[in-house]
Formats: sequence, structure tokens, C-alpha cells
Amino acid sequence: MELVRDRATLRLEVPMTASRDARRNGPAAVRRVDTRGGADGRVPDATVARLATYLRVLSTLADRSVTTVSSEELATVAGVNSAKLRKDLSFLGSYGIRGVGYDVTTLIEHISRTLGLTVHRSVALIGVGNLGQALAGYAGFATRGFRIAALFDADPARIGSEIRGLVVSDIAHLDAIVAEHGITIAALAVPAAVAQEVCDRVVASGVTSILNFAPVVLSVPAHVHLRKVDLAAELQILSFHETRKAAAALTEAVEA
Amino acid sequence: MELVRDRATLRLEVPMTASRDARRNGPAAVRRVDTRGGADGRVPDATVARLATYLRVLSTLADRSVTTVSSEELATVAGVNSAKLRKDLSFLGSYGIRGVGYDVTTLIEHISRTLGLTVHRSVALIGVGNLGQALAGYAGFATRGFRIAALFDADPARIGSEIRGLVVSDIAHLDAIVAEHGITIAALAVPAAVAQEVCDRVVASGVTSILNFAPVVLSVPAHVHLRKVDLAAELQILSFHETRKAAAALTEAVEA
DNA sequence: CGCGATTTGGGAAAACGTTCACAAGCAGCG
DNA sequence: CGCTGCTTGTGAACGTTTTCCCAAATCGCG
Repeated sequence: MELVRDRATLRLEVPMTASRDARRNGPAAVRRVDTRGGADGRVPDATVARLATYLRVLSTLADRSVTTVSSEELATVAGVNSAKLRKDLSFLGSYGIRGVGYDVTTLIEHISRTLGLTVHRSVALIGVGNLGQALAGYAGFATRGFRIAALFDADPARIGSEIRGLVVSDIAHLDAIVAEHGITIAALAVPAAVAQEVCDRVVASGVTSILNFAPVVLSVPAHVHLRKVDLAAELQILSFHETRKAAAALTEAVEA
Repeated sequence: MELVRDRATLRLEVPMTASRDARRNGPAAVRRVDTRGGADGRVPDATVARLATYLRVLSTLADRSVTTVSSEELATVAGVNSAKLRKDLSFLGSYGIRGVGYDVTTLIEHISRTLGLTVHRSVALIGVGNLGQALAGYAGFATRGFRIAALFDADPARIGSEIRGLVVSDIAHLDAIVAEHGITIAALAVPAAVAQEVCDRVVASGVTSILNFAPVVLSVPAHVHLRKVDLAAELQILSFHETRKAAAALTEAVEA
């Protein structure tokens, strides 16, 4: 299979297929309890998680001037099954062209819109210790649409210092700064012992999405979205599989 | 639910939580695994991911000298449904006592064994840039059973320098050092552009589990387990939910 | 010892997610 | 214009995970 039809890939332009634009149904009043996404109907959690990957892959294709890509090609590069990819994309609407594939630019636009990346989002980073400093300097955030707008810490020794052009603020000023920048997302890179306390303050300041790096289970009100990155847990999961592999090898040896 | 019990049993007052969890999926390979040899039956992927959390929570309970915990209590603290927790634990065997609950110490032991944490596991960290240095210094690894045994980089400026008591080795020496320390797990914190190349070298050196921090889709042989941590993707997922919330608020406003 | 209160373990159903498989749509060509 | 080749979009099958629910096990007490 030809993975990616490079340069000068077939058609240069999308005809008028993208005519039926699934824009937000402004006129059509809306039902009720429907918690709908920004673009279309409901998008499954598992799909949302993959959209980020598709978006990244599509960006690299765009950089290589690839204009069109089939689900089979895109799926291979993204490391998923092509049927799954098509189903995922179908939640955003019908933006493919049968017999041809998907227009890279169009797809990037629609995924970006679905993920809410078309509006500017500022992120607050709480805790500039070991991990926090690395996050503050992580280039991947900026290149994928996020700007760390403020750094906070509770340690007087760190407050006032400058990291990558940003001054570390006293967490006491959280409320004011969050309001000022219209921050709705915060990343928590604080010690486990104080994570819940800091989390509560962050929630109180008006933040509604939290990415937690501390190895504790945080509890937040229902209207706040919480995700976690547990580094040690990731290694433990790998460890589990290592054990399993070792056991399988043993079994095989015994059988032979 | 009566959470308080006399003696050294857990007491807590947990507010209602809305903890959410995203699931990941990778190539769910693996086939039959023998139940012999003190091992356990098949444990679902989703369960394995949660075991790490249970273990962490149980450790804090043990620190507080709690000796017994019911599924209801443990589930509340871990942020999951109690039926799910019981089912998860049942995959390890029957270690609970009806009418009483689970013995904290016993449970810690069994989960640790299932996750393969009873054998020493050394981890290689490839790439000591921004993020890599933070990982090298992350205390959470050591406290949860992992030791970073070697640091590698390709940059001559970094090779030879010392980070947290470990000297950065030239990645050219990967094979020898991996073999010497019996390393089977590696964490990749290298630039996206070289991630696949480095990954291939790591695999060739004999590593069979990889934790990838680079924002690229890596491909590895079937016998190697791969997990990824995509920081920007986490924010994008939160962004999606922010958008969704904004849309819901709008809908509400229109209705009112 | 029997009883009531409690809690596990697991069968069964429901919910969710993935994969299959194919009709429908589109482009290109003769 | 019809035919061929290719690819999307999606209903249905399948597999996995979660949840429901209750019999069985255990404890404490009278």
C-alpha cells in the first residue's frame, strides 16, 4: 500500500463537496438536556482522545504538502484501524469524498473546531518545581495551540523568579490573574500532599478544567473536568506486561 | 454508608466526587496465559490501569495504620464504583472477607505482585532535555518501585554531565548498559523528529517496554509494549470539554 | 447457636467500543 | 453515458467493560 501520496497528490482542490457545512445549528432552537459538542452530535470520549492524534498526523501531512489522504493511509500512520478512524471522523460530519479520501486542510479545520482549538485558550500552571519547570518550557504546548499564561507557586523562594519569560506569581493572587486572563484550564504540578487543597483553590478561582500531575485522586465538583497524568502508574502498567511476558516465556519453555 | 469504624479502621468524609477517567487502548495483544505458577488469570487492561491507583490509595491507608477497608470505602477514595472495584480485585483472586472487607496489607501485597513490582525493575531514560531532566528527578518513581538506572542522550554537550547522581551516557553505549543492568523498560523523552529512530535503537538493545513522551506515533514490534504520554493531547481533550460546556451554557441561556 | 447486619464474589444484563462488511457515491476513462 | 476502480459512511456483529443484583460468607450479639 502506498502510504502517503506525496506532493502533487491528485486533485488540488476540493470541489464543492464540503458544501454542507455542519455549522452550529443557530436557528434550530435546540432540544434540552442535550450536552452537545461544539460541532455536531455527541462525540464519544474514546474518539475525542484519538482526534488529537489524528490532528497531529494531519499537520505533518500538511507540512509535506499532502492535500488528500484516505482513511486507510491516515489510519496506518495514526496507528489505528481504518474503520475506527472513519467512524471517528463520521462523528464530526461527512467531510470525506468517496473514491478519493479526505482533504487534509478541511479535516484539520473540522477537528480543530471540534476540539475547541479555534478559540484562544490560556493555561495556568500551578507549581514550578521539578516537573512544573519542565512543563513551563515544553515547546509542544505552544505548537499545538496552548499558551501558558501564568505560573504559580507557594514557595517564596520561587515567587518572583522568571521562567521562560514568565514571572512566577504567588498563588495568593490566583483569583485575580485567572480572571484577568480568562483562564479556564489549569495544570497542577504540585506535591501530592497539598494537591487537593490547591485543587480546591483553583476550582474556586473559576477554572473548569484541570490536568493533574500529582499522584493523588482529586475530587472536584461535577462541573469541573479532571484528567490526570500519573507517571509512575504508567511504568507500573508496563511492569505488569513485563511480568506477563516473562510468565508466557516460561510457559512456552515448559511446553517445549 | 457508615464509614467510621472503631479501632484502626478507616474513617473518612468524602464529598461527592465527579472523577472521570479516560481510557486508553493500545494493541490488545496477548493470548492465553497460564494460571499456574502462583500467577493469576487474565486481567483486563482497564483493570490493570486502575490497580495502580488502588495500590497508591492503599499505601496511604497503610500509612495511617488502617488495617481493613471495605470495597465501598476504597472505591470512594479511589474515585470509582464499588462494584467495579470488587470485580477488579476478583481478577487477582478472592482476598476479601465477606461481611468485613479487605485486609489492607494483604491487598497491597497481591496488587504489587500482579503488577510485577516485587521484582526489581530498572528503567532507562533516553533524552535528558527539558522534560527528561524533570523525569530523572521525579521522586515519584523511586517511591513507587522504580529506579532510573541509566540516562542517555545524543548531545555531546550533555554526555558526561551528572544529573541527580547519574552520569549521562552516550546513546552509543545503549546496548552494553542495557544488558549490564538488565533493563527492560525505557522512557523516551527525545525530540519528536528523532523519536522513531531512537525507539528502534532502544528496541534493538533488548528493551521490551517503552513509555513514549514524544508527540509522535511510534511503531514497535509485536513483542514490545508501548505506552504514550501526550501532554498537549491532554490539554486538547480538556479543551474539547470546555467547548462542550460553553455550548451547553449557551443552550441553557437560550432556553431561559 | 441462631439471627440480623454487613460485605464479598460473580452471574447476567446493559452499556460502550471496535471491527466487519458492503451499499452508495465519486472520479476517470473509453 | 455506462463501466471500472476506489473509498467513504454506516448497520450489524462482535468483544470488552461497567453496572446491577443477590446468594453466600462472615461477624457480633443475645
